[in-house]
Amino acid sequence: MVITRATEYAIRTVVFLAQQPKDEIVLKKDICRTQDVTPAFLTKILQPLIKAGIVNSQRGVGGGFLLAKDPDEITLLDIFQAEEGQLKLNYCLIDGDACHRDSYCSVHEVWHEAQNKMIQVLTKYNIAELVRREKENLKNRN
Amino acid sequence: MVITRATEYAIRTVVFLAQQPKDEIVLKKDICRTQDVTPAFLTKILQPLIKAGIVNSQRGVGGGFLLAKDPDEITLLDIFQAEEGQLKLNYCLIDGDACHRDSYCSVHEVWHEAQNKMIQVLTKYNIAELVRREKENLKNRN
DNA sequence: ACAACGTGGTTATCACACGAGCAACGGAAT
DNA sequence: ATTCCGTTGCTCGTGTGATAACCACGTTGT
Repeated sequence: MVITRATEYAIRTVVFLAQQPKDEIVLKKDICRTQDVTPAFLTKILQPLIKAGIVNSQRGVGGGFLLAKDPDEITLLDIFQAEEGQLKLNYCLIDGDACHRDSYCSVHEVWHEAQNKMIQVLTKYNIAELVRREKENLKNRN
Repeated sequence: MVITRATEYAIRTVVFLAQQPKDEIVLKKDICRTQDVTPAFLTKILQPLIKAGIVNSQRGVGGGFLLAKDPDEITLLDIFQAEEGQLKLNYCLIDGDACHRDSYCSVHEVWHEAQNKMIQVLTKYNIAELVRREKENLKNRN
């Protein structure tokens, strides 16, 4: 019952990319240096983000990574699902593969509610908002 | 990001115990038969519930298990925490062991909010309520 | 053209921890 | 002695976190 490191790093990465000037291409090693991830692991983490259309990549000299969408169109849920797939709190919540206790089990409904609440929170915040808040937080520290 | 089978079975077990006449002692094998769990695994699952003061056990002839509290004093969160320990969505949410990005990281706040929402849902429902609902659901099926 | 170089992409592999489950033995109550 | 539960240790499979080798592509200099 805990998110993976991959998801954590993926979020950091996207936030970092959003903090760069728009359309600026960022080197992998720059992401690694600033976000405390190893290049090999980051490579693995970035692929799902690219496949999900959140990040674009560019090969060759001068290549690197950049956001594929506006930061205010990327939610935390998008990143989470890119890395971990559909969010589900219990196996009985997978669509189609309903357990046979489904029709009467009252706990099922509770998992559903808890899961929806989580999804709601993760959808509420987009990356633009998070960047704005982080800036605010850093200002208030000094 | 999914609850363990142990937690699932533990909840089933407590709900089942709550459905029995008050203070009735239930045999392990009867729990197994009705809840689709093997005795060996159930043994493992019951221990945390006993240590958490949710279930009582009685050895010897005529022994078995029964609830240690009123069903309306047992929440889903109690059972969850008995089996899985403190609920946490990310490592950075463990008290005391704060990550160094804590003071400015805006994602941290989001995890906190999501986690609180989940805890809120799991606290809202006690076992008595779930038993009542299940009865209702079964009635409506026919 | 084309070769060299600098990037990311793909795939295989590894150690380790954890989840899920099993079984044997020990201990208490009757 | 019997019938229960309690404790412990084990297996086995899967997923996480991480590394590395090699491949494919773009750019740039000649």
